[in-house]
Amino acid sequence: MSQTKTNFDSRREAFLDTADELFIELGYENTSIERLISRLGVSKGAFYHYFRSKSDLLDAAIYRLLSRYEAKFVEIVESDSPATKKLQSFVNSIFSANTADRELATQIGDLLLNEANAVLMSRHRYAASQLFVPIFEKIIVQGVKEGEFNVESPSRVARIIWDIGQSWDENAYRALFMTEEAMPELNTLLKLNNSYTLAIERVLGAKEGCLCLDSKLLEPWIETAHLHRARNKPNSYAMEKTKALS
Amino acid sequence: MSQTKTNFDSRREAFLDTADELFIELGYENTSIERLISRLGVSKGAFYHYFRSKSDLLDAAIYRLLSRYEAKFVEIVESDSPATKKLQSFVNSIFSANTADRELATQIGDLLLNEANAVLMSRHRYAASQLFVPIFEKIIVQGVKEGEFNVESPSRVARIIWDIGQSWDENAYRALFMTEEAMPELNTLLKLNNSYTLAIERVLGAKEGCLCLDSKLLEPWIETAHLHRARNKPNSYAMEKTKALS
DNA sequence: TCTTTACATACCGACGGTCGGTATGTAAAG
DNA sequence: CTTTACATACCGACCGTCGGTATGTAAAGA
Repeated sequence: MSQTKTNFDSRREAFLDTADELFIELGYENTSIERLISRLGVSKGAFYHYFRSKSDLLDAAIYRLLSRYEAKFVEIVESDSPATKKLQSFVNSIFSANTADRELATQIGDLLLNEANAVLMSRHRYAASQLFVPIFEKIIVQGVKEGEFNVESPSRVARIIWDIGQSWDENAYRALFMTEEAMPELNTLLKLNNSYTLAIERVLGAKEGCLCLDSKLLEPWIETAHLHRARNKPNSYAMEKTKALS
Repeated sequence: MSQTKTNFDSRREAFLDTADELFIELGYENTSIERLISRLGVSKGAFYHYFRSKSDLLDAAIYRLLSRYEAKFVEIVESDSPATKKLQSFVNSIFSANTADRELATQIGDLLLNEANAVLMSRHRYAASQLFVPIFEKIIVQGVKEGEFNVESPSRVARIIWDIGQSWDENAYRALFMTEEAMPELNTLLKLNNSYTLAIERVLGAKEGCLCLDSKLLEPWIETAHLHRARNKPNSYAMEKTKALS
């Protein structure tokens, strides 16, 4: 029983691994079931044995992706630090990534900004907020108790801060990797981050500068961005979009 | 020449009118060209005479939608009022809608939150921000000159404020119209709006309360929401999503 | 001035190919 | 003898293409 269950799960993982590859390469919409199974060398029946639909595959992929991050964030929240420190850790943990993680992050970024992943993105946004906003709320409640934050509704502010964070992500990614933007410079990125940290501090009613970022963490991202730009063709979706409303 | 051009445009408008209907009824992805042309009583050739692709139709529909709003917002920005007043007008103009406009807004809301419109939504978000962020920036620059706002980078803050506004929209819509949420009460909506106006004031470095909202404008929305909920079936997309990560 | 030629516009409907999904197997494992 | 783990064949919906036609309309020639 548990043996078969394990086998079942590991076969599913194999599908998910290949799906991740293809979603990054082609985008969710452009990834056909046929292509997926042909890369795996299995039949359509096999796929529909493990997944009820293409949409089910997407949900599983998103769930797996989010699970990987959840543990890390819960760990920060349940640690024994002041709220401001937790917030700092949270933000820094996003920027402090080794080379491999940065590669992965650029891929996920590509994935989220590719129009062929609009459905993926929408589900991911929703699921991520469901998962992380309550975690954020805990930090805020703690910060208010400690007298560092000043908000009247932690839950609503958590939502707002989270959405500011989404905006931050998106704009940092655009500045770094979108080929229409000018080649990214450290200074640009620093200013962008300062704007966002300041905004978040203000919304939290926290002391200015309390959410300080280690600026040394940004330098490797510039490198990664230059590599990424050299390697990739212009993002055809973005090109198309800028033309769309001409 | 100009005659034929006019005819061409008016024929296109007819396609767009029907497309709007169908996008609201079924969603973009579920609207097939066949269905569109059968409702219009024309052939496929006719459609592809006026539009290069289904995607082209979507762009045209979005462009038309945004154009309708642009004029109104430009008018506010170019009026002769202090920046805080302009911001108030901007926000109030969204909430002060007559019955028909509220109907339209709920439809657009349905449209934006329906997964079958994920691509539509992603393009709409992008195009809207391209259009409106620069307008917002002007207000902020003015507010800084008038000593009412305190920001170091109007352009970046404009982007942040705009994204907070997107978050506001989405959450207000959810509170009002998503059937999983509790039946909307005036007080809930008031609190939500206060949280967002406060957040925006803080990010702008403006005086607390300067972005005051006319709370009387909210009451009709509650009514519209109750009507909408009575009329519509549960939003199947949202239901699906909540199950997705069970 | 009248007609013919040449080309543009507006539209028709059949068809190809792709894709998500289903129905029906079947061989091995338990 | 049933359940699991696949394989194969097929369906229907869909987008976009293509060869065609009907209706102009503007310029060239008689």
